[in-house]
Order: sequence, then structure tokens, then C-alpha cells
Amino acid sequence: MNKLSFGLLSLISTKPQSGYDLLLKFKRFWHTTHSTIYPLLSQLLEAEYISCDVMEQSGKPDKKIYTITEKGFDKLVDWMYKPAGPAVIKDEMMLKLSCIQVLDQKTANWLLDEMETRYQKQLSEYSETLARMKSSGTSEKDLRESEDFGMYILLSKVVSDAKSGIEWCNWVRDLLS
Amino acid sequence: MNKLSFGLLSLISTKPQSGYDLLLKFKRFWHTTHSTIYPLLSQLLEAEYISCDVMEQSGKPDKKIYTITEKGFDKLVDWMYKPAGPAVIKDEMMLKLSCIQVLDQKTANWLLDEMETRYQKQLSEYSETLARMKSSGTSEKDLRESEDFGMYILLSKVVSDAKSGIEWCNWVRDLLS
DNA sequence: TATTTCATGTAAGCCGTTACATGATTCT
DNA sequence: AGAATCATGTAACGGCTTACATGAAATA
Repeated sequence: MNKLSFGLLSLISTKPQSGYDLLLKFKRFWHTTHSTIYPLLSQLLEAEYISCDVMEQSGKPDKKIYTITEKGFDKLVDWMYKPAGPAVIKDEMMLKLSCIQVLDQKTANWLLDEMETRYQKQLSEYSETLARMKSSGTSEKDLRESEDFGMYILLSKVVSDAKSGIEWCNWVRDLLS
Repeated sequence: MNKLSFGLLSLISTKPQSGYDLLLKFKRFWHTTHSTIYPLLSQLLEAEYISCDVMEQSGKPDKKIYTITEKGFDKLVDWMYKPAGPAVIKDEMMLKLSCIQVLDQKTANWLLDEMETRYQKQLSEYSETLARMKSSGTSEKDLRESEDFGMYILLSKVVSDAKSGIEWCNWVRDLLS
């Protein structure tokens, strides 16, 4: 049981869903790939923390819908009260910017542009999803009780991080000019 | 040559320094440990991207001061223009909060408190260092040309991230109450 | 026609974490 | 007295990344 295993339990507890569904959601706030997720789901299934229903589909591989079990839910609650490890952050862009004073102006600005573009992509990608969530649940109170509330607050964080990232890029650019 | 190898080159290019110095600086914005850094420095030395001067000390192990070579600097510049990979972010707290709607109010609030405390620690730890930097270089113009400028902007980012993290925790708490 | 999306899986190899190892000094 | 700081290193194990593997439908 590594961190992501618990994360899978966490998301499955909000709603039965497939590995593919989980992947798409995780990608927004946890760096991972399908090759990590599928084996972990098998392990969770074997440990009986989740159960599996196969949904047959035409033209596509069968969809495996996972649901959390009571045993799994107990495991999830145990984990909640264990102190969380520190956030692991590894951003190559930061490494590059750590020697910004030895670079010429052109290179420095190019790096800042690259970084801003990255934030901008995140912003356009996720603020749409966020807007859709806001409009589907009429009020914020509805959202609060919906199965998507966790996703809603996490996406909000990602979007606000992107926004402040862009502001930071501009602040640095101002300092340099 | 992995990402951190280039990061080491990057920081060394701003100022000759030891593995231990590098570790302390990296820790602020890149998750790593000394067991990763020391072997990489050996490799960089063998590849002649850096050179090493031993500073003898009494009572402590000798300090190895690394300096970037011309060859290393060329390598560094090459890397700058290669597109940076996506930021790798793995925050266990986010995994926990992804199922916040299935938790009772007490647990949810406890998680938010834990998260805020973590941000608060970062804030108090790094805003001090940042303040020291600001006061040592009299004006921001001095800082811009100092060997610490890269560190200055990265620390600023870390501090502003912590601040917006705290705001986010409060925003979620308000939604829940 | 080529790429992306949907949908799952396996496997090799690299990388990083954790633990072991040492040891003097300074702070609590 | 015990923990933290300074200062470097090695090694095993586990986990993650990358690539391989398949394949239909939809989009560009």
C-alpha cells in the first residue's frame, strides 16, 4: 500500500469508477500513468479493499468498474489520521531558473515565457472543467454535497496555483527589465 | 545526466559550493536527499563538468567545494533550450482531500488544519531567509545582480505558494461550514 | 491518413528512498 | 543527556518510467 493506493481508495470511495476514469482525474493533481494505476487496482482487488464489476462494451475493451468495500473504507479512514508526508515537488523549470542571473536576458525571458505558457495551458484546460462543475450544481451548496466536491476543490487549487504562477512570471520579468 | 544533475550544474554555476550547501538550497524547491546528490556530484566530476577543491576543516569532514568548468557550462546552456518536462507534483494531502465529501466534518477540518500548519511552517521557515536576502542586498537592483538572485526568486515563489495555500484552506473551510 | 480518445495490461531497467555508517560540535 | 547541525559516503530494495502490446472509433 503506497500513497497512490490510498489515493485510489479515496477517489473510489466517492463513486464507483474504472481505472481509466481514475487516471484522468488523478492526472490533474498527482503525477502518474496508467502503468502504475492498473497493477495497484489489481492489488487492491486481491486485498478485497475494492470489488469489481465488468461492464461489457462493443468495440472497446470491457470496462472494469471498481467499488470500495467496507474493509477498504476502514483502511481509508485509518490512513486519514496518519500524518501525511511532505509534498513532493520536482519542477525542472525551477532548476533552470535557479541560475537565471548567469543567463543572458534573451534566454532568461525565453524560460519565463515557457513557464508562463505551461501555466496558461493548465489554466485553460482546467478552468473549463471547473466552470462546468459550477454550472451543473446550481449553488455551491449543491456542489458541497455532490460526489464531485473533492474534485471541485482540488481543481480550484490547481487553477489558483496556475494563476499565481503566471503572476510570478510577470513579477520576475519586471525585475529583470 | 538526469534532471537533478543539470540542477546541480545550474546552482554551481552561480557560485562554487559543497554538496551540503547544494542540498540545503535544493530542499527549498526540489524534493531530494543527500544520498541522491553525492553520487551525482561524483559523476559530474568524472565527466569534468565540475572541478573539486578540498577545504580541510578541523573536527568536521573535509568540505568539497565544486566549481563549474567550461565544458559544464556548455552542457548547462544546451539544457536550457531543451523543453522542460512537466512539473512532478505528488502531495499526499491532496489525495486525502479528494474524498472530503465522504468524511465527517471533524475529520475534514482536521485535514485542513494539518494542511494549513504545513504551509505555515514553510512560510515561517522561508520568509525569514527571504527577508535576510532583501535586507543584505540594499535594493532589488543589487539583488538582481547578486549570486543569490535565482534563490531569491525561487524562495519568493515558495513563499507566495504557501500564502495562497493557506488562503485556499480557509476558502475550503468556509465552504464546509 | 494520422493522431487522439477510450481501455486495459505486462516487463525491463533506471532512479530514488531508506537505512547503514561515522563523528565532532552545538543547542535544548 | 539527547537531538540537531555539519559533512560525506555506500547499498539494497522498491517504485516508477518507458516501452511494448492491442484495437476500434472518432476527430483533424
